Amino acid sequence: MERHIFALQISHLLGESFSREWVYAQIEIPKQETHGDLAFPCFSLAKHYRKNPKDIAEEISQSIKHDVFESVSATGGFVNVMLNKKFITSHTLNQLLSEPGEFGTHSFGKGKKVVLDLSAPNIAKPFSMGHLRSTVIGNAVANLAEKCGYEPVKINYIGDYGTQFGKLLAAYKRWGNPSLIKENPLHELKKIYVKFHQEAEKNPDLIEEGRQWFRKLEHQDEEAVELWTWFKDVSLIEFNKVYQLLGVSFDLTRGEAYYNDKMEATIELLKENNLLEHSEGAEVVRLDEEGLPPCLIRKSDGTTIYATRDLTAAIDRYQTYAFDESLYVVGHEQTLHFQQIVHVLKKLNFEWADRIQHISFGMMLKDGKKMSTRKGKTILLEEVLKEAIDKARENIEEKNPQLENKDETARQVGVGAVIFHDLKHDRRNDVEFSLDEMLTFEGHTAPYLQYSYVRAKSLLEKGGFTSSSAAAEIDDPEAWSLIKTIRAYPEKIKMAYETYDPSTIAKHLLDLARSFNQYYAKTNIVNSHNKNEKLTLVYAFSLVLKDGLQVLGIETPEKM
RNA sequence: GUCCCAGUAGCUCAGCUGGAUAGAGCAACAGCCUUCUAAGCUGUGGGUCGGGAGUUCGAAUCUCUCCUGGGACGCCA
Repeated sequence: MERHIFALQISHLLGESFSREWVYAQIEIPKQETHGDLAFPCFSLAKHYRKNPKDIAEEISQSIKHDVFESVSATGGFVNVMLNKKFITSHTLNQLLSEPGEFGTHSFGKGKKVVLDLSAPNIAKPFSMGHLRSTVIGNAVANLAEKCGYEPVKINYIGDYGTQFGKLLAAYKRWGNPSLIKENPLHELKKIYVKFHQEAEKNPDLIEEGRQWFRKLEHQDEEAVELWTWFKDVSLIEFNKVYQLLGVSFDLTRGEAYYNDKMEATIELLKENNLLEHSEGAEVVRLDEEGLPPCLIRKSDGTTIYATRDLTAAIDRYQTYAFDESLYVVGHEQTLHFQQIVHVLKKLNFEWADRIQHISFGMMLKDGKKMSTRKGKTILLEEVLKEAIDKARENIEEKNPQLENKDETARQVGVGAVIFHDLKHDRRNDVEFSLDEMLTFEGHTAPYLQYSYVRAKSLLEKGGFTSSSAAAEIDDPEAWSLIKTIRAYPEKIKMAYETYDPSTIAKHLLDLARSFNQYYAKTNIVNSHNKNEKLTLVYAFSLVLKDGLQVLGIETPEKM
């Protein structure tokens, strides 16, 4: 609001040479708080007016006047504005308290549907740290979509098919031990899968054995299907444990195998459009015009490949949901694959192909290198979560032994720490895996945020605050930074969705909590003369922080 | 070899639609619990923003080039 007013007044002064949009975009928030709350740089105006930027800033600042501005000054070519703290404060708090559920929401997604492809673990492979990224980023993006008015549909597209299962079946036939697998399915299956790849280096025949098993599977061989079903069932049980811990649910969980009998139709469609070509014994769609390598549709042994399945799934998905956006939350190593999928769909004249976006993210690295399941270098998410929860439990015993619900709180804190550690990094960047860092509960962490929330709740309880006693007028210079951070929250939600990057929210919540903790440190709240006003602010803070954590998929204990 | 991404404090990272003195967290050191949960707060030290060139009134931010690391590049997903 204040920014629009500022832009409007400036553009009014400048006349038609500079649009209001341009002025608005120029406005920035000064790094130094002492400079002001908003600033407009006049340097680019200097050439047009053939005047010193300082003089221009001076002139503009003379004419800026509005109730939301406390003072206007010109320093070094900038027009700096201090906001009317009282006005902005009551405006912000009234807005938040009148409809707490609406704060931070937007309506630009109203009536639109966004389908998200997330998590997508491979059965018979353990749920690794890599899948954590897709799961928590996808979940947070879905929450952001909802806050922006969209209807999100979360789809967990389980990797339950492909040559790798041929390998697994071959490995099982050689070294599998049914009773051990029943005891600890993912661990055992991972073991024989890793062993397969180790042995295959010495004995390349194994690879062919794996292919044969996959072919059997594709031809509905009874033994192959039976084993495959078994592996699938035990894997899903394990995955659900992880999802329950993480607090993530899906609107649809579907395996790739679902598309087995639908892929021929896709291949037919490609043929009808004269897109399919034979090449080196395989069938491909050429993408030379797009400057991309060909998209492989059918392998030389006649079996299908993931591109075929993804194309089929995409078509099916549009028919089912008629989505406005279709987001694939998948690691950036698959960038080329999704480019190919989109272009093949375009060649099929599906106008909705452009609504598909690959929301790529960086990999979890170990010592700067990719973690590979095949080499057994994966780190199991379940183990990490367990350690985090144990650590949280230790902290509780040490810091607050009287706490009720210790187990529940430890779970919320431990799991929150792991999720936040992932989400605070820019989506696109690789993340160096560090158990120590994940188990840190100080500084830029979820426990820090949760602790800040708990502190706020404790104040509200001690001060006997109820939402009906809220007072939106507060005159406290120390509170200004906190109020501004609360006020910025809705804009951050919008930005986070537009860039599909939850880290925007993660970082903002850290700012928010820091502002609160600084306020907490230097202000007496419960025993002050204007206790109710201050508690209103504390309450507002707690609402926003909790909302933000919810968006990230992190729970907030009331006490810890 | 080609294409894509990254290189900022000892470590992990923000900042990148160009703007005023480059910021946090961790680690180190020094303080603060007779004010509300110290999982907190305050302060100190720590930087050729990978190197070089260019565009600009102004570059960590844009362009080019080189170096380094990572990823992708048809029968894995």
